[in-house]
Amino acid sequence: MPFTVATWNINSVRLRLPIVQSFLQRWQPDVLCLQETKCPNDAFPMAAFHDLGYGHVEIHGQKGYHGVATISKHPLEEIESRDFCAMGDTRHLDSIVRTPDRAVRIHNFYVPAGGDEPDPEKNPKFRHKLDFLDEMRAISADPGKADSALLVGDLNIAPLETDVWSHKQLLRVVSHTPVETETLEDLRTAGGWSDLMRVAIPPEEKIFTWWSYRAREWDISDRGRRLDHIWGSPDLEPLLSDLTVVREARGWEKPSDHVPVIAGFAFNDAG
DNA sequence: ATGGTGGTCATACCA
Repeated sequence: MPFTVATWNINSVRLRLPIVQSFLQRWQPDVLCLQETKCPNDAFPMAAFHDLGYGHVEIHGQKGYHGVATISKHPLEEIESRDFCAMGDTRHLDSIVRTPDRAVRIHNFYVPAGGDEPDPEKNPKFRHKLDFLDEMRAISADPGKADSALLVGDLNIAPLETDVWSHKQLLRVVSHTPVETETLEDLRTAGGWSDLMRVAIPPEEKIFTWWSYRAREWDISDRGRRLDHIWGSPDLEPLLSDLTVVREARGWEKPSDHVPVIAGFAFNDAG
């Protein structure tokens, strides 16, 4: 049995609890990292996760916006969250997952979307996104007391040409502008992170994890972007055994605009 | 150039 980690921007964990439950029943990941829970901590549907065998749930939420949660079958240790840009936003949760075979540090991230206008002079939200990325440079692939490290979540940037439906048409659209894609790739490589989705699926192949609510017939027009990511410390590259984008989730009842991404690792085979 | 759809919390704001 591989060790599996899923990441999913759920866009309200309370509204979408039914599809989260069926996802967990069907896929049974060891760890599920949620973003945009939009749920204060005292209103989080904790019991629903305990009932499904996820006894270790760490939440970092606020009223109305943002919010991240790390939901695990295995114990979570050294729980921390960082306040990026001193905004008080709940966008990061760091913990160590202790599996029988290996301890893995997991950074769960929800990077600011950045608004519509890709000019930091005119648009404070875009300025904030760039500042947030600058602070993300402090998060390296060093696992600390753990054996390995992962960084997962909604990074709100599609770095490669094949991470969007049309590179040319999105060059001036927030999420795919050169300043964002170059900054993200630079901080990823400088931090020692490996883009595990692209280790599993060659860069020539298009991958999307998000389709706008505003586009009708999302499946037929397929104007998606890869905004959700799974990065790992280099030691995890040879252990990566599976990478699944659960595209069908975009068609579920009352869907999120993002779909889950799941990575599997062969920890047992390593010894 | 514009508006298209959703979520939160009750009005605009955010994605």
